[in-house]
Amino acid sequence: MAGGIYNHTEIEEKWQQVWASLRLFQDTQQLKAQQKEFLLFAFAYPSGSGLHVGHVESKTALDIKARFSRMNGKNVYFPVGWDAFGLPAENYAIKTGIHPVETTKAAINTFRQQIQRLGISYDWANETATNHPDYYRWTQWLFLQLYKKGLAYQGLGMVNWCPSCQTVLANEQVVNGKCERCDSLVEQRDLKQWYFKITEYKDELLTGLDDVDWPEPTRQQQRNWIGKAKGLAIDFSLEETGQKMTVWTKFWETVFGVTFVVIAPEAFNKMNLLEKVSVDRRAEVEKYLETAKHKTEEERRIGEKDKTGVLTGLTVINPVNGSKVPLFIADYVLMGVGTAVVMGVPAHDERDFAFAKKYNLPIKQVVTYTDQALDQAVRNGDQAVEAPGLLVNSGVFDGQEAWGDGKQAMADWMIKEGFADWQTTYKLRDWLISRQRYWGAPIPVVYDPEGQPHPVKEEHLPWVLPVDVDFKPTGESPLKSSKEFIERTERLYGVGWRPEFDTMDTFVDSSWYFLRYCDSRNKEKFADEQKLAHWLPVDLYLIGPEHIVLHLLYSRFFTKFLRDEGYLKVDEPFAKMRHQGMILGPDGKKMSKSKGNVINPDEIVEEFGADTLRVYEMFMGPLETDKPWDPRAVAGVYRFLRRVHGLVLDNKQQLQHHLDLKSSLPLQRKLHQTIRKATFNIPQLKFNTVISTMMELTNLWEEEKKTAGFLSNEDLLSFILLLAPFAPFLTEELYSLCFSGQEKNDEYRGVHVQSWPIFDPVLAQEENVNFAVQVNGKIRAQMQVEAGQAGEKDFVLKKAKELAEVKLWLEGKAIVKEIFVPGKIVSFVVR
RNA sequence: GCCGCGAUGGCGGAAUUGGUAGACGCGCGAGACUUAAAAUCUCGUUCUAGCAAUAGAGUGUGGGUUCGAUUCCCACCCGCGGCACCA
Repeated sequence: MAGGIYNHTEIEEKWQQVWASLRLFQDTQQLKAQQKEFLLFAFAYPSGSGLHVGHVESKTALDIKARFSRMNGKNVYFPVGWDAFGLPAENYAIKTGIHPVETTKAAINTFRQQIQRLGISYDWANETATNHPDYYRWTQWLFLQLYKKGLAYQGLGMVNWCPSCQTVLANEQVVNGKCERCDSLVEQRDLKQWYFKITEYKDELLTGLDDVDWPEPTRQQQRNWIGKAKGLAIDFSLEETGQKMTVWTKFWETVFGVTFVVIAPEAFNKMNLLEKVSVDRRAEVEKYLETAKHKTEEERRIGEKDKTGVLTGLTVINPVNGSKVPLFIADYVLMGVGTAVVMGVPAHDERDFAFAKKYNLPIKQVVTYTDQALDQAVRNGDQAVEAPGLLVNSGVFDGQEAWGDGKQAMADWMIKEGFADWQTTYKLRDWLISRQRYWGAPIPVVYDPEGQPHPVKEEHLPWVLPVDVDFKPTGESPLKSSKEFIERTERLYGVGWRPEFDTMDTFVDSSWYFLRYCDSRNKEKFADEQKLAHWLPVDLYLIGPEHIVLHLLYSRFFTKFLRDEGYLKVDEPFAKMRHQGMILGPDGKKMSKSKGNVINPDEIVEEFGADTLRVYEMFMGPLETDKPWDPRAVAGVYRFLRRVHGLVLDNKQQLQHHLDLKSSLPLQRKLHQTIRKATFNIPQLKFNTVISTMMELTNLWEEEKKTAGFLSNEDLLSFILLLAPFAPFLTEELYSLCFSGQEKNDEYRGVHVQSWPIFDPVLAQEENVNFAVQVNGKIRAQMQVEAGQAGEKDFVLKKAKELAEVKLWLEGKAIVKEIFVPGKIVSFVVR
């Protein structure tokens, strides 16, 4: 072959070194006049097992975007960093005794090498890691700012406790009553913990979703998580004391059907109602309250079908009709939803029905249904029905539509009468950030000898994580074992003072990193205001769907808070977001060591090179879908790159022999079509179709070559530039061989700082346009029309009718309708 | 149960968003080169019938709108993800 063989290893190792010594695309944080583009990849946890093929997909996708944007003259910032605190390193330390500082460092080094080997054009000069004191001093600073504004507070309450991880978990980290990380059953414990008051921003966290370019399902999921629901708070009253007993409901039109009222155990305690319970019932009520308190999440879940509760003996008065109904305590009523008091309407609510059956309570129908059998079932108390119907047994509202007009009328009436008002409830809870773990940022709080908390002074930041710590889990925070930590606290704050021994949830670290990226080496501030104003918001955030709820919500909360503090000018941190799918094993299942279907990117790089790995992963399918790995298709991509290598070098040789070589017309046309496709599809992250078009081009090139058809010097350059973002090593090699822009001691002039080629719409146009001719909706013929005449309706229709195949179908029929779509189709409707 | 997503050849996927379904790649079949194999190259490859031209069917299922539907509407089936005693 003309240009020798494609030695990917040699080429890639060579250029990796050249780029590194040139410091290509490093130190790119400076403000420039050009349009900025801030590209962000989800903060990665540097796990001990190294880079995964899934990482390669999203990093490559953003890298292509970064390179494309640079070639189009944008000032691109593409930083990298590590979400380096966290449980795996600590658990490993417990097992092996090796300090997390060591393992984390080693893991980061591995990741860095692997990523550099892939040719990802990250700005390593601004690399950050959350476990560095330079980083976490600002995590702690953020805590202090929240504390000052009362948005970081200490609360006593029931918390989720994982007995295996020996730590508290956020509600979000409990999955099906089990620990997200280790699958142990989660228990409830009463502990004093630090919270961030994210609920302060609940409404804005909701409305802000309207202003961002995110996938709609993601926004919907955030909305669901915040869980805003409008309902009516109706003031029932306690007969014994006259106290208000406000219930909350979305189905207030059934209020005439109330036969009992249920209160959550916690709400019952809060109202101090135990003393009002008669002596003979008190023991039983107390016992119920006590067991409810210690139920685990799992027990509550199992209890779903079997609703437990206890009769208080107290009586509640329904304001709409003065009827007196019993008050129950039951843990199926959740604290924090509405008023934590529920009206029991067993005829029209499944849960109330189950409860009424169990405790033998009356069932009162207040909605009738046209379906006779259904209506009978409700009347007999055999079934609860939650469906639209007509109101009955509801005083003046009888005959009005439940779920319709009657609903509105009833609300208006109750509000006017003064015993009800609108009340909105949210699912979103404050964010519990205390963790009884070692490998995290210490919470910057100290306690005076009386046990009162005080913030650590800002001049004492970073409030350094002590090193003399025993990791062994004891159920208490590992930091308690550090002598240095306590001595430091006493030295700085006085004898008898103690530090907070808990560390922060690692979500705190990883939910503001994009802000630090804007000015990652700043010693005075978390970031300079000017730089923040310049780089924010993030222009494109590529993130896995697993981070949709928590990380995004927290990041948005911090952004809004810091904006209110005057540090930021943006309301939303991530202007545009897209998700990458998962790369599955060749068996179509999620990759896992136990299934033995894990593909190691290092092996692919070794065998086929980083360019092949990159192009293959981009070629697999749409970025956002899950895609199985196909080992054989990798080889197909390798063949493509090898063919490119051969074609370009062959073409170069032709150019040397024929200095004024012009491109063959079909090849030139295809080239311009390819530029057009790439120019439009790369910004949309539709890489798979761009690659297939480039493959079509090389197929044609191969074909043209047989008849001495080649690309001109200029067109050959365009082709190499097109491929450059996808296969940076190979294209750099080809560029240097064909266009040798490399001169020693000179500025870098390689392929990656060239301008993106511009397509010529005239050159991209086909000579002839193909029309399909339909008769009664079926294609009966194909027809070529010169491009210039493809828009002329009469001409094209006439020509179509003259076709022999068409005549056959039109013969003896009357044409009822003629449809003409320029450049596409001609359609006759005949009878 | 609720919310969301998806379904196209043997496989991964294309289809300018109502205009020629199956681009590109993989696999498979046949052939060339070779002592042979690998590699490479050429041709073919949705299904059915036919030597063929061609005809018919076809984008999860059943209906609908339209000259024309993978695309829009209605009802369902299956798979995946999230939430779930939320009143």
